[in-house]
Amino acid sequence: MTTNKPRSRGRPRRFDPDAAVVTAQQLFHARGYDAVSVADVTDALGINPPSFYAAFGSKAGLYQRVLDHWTGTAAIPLADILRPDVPVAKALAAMLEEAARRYASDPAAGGCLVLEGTRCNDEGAREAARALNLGAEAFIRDYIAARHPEAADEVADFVSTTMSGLSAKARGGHDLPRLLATARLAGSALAKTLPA
Amino acid sequence: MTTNKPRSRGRPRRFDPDAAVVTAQQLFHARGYDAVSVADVTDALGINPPSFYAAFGSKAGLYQRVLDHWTGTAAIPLADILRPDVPVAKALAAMLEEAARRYASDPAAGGCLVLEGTRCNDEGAREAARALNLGAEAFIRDYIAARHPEAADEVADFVSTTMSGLSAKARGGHDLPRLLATARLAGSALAKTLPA
DNA sequence: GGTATTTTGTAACAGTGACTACAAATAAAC
DNA sequence: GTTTATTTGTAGTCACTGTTACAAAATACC
Repeated sequence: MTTNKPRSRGRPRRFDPDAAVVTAQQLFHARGYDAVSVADVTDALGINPPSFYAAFGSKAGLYQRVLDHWTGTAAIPLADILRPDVPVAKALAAMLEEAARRYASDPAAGGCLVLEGTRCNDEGAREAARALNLGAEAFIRDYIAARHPEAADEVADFVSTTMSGLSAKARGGHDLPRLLATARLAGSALAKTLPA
Repeated sequence: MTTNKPRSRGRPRRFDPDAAVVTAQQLFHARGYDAVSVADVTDALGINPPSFYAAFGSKAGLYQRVLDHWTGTAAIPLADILRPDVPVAKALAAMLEEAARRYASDPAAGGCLVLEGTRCNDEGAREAARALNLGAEAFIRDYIAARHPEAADEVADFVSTTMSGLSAKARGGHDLPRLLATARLAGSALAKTLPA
């Protein structure tokens, strides 16, 4: 159920902020935080700067809302993939493959929105993306540690590094088959390190 | 032997362009191409914009000279590491470890200058870095193909992806032990795929 | 010394970045 | 219909960005 807006007084706004967040997410994902200007966003939305700032406060504020929306819709469902009833190595391999699929799914927006966001030149936006990423990495590490405590740190780093590499390569033009093959090769390395 | 300058007429320049390239390399490596402004460079060199543009033509021109200098001094010596008398898997593992060491060597400038350059927002600089990177990847692929032609593409992609990930993680704060452990884990995966 | 040549410092240029002051416009509440 | 609250469009602000015009300064050649 979408939260009904507590009908306000005054002039009604001529655009839907939630839809605007979706549009902004596409822009940020396709070009990266730095390369998207506020003017790009307002042009895409057909609004003027004051409307933008009334709704989102700042460019970084919009980015926060994009990250929030992304978390609820486009993030890899780690809790579904990293299941307790599956061998850890197998679950992590499935996660890498899923990452490959998502990073290549939109040819106009390669890579992971969050991982790419951790590399931008605005401190606020960068730290917001980093915080999200650190949370995901901690989740992965904890999942490994539950059954392989001695290898958790190393394996978690390896998996995170591979995902960063996959995102970078997706951005650099690698298509689904290449990303998938790379993810599978990385995944096969886990079977040896983490015996079922 | 350093090429002696054909002593010119006119006012002498008050700075050494070669030394300037080294300074610029540090700046670009530490902050990335986009985040370094021409004003940053001229301030660091203690010169004014006209001197800068007389010597380098443009910001992208300086970056080209930085890349050239880097190729001759700071690039991983692939030809020395990828030797014909060593098992391919072993040589690639050594390359990954060397990458980890270099990416972590300067805490103020994490990651690979070129790999990070391939992600900047200036098309000219980005393509220059990409060209350099593609050359290195081709070298690696050819090295693998000489003895493992059927696995060359996949393994080359895996290795390149891992290096991109290592560079990203170095930039993100991973220190030498973590990068090295990740590189070794990735390297161990190669031994299985590429039997000696 | 005079002239040609090159680099210097000063001071801009045009363009773009994120962001905002302000008054007209539009709606609900009274 | 008047008031009150809110968003709108216009037109800016200010701090940068990469880059350059121009004249003074400093050297080599004659």
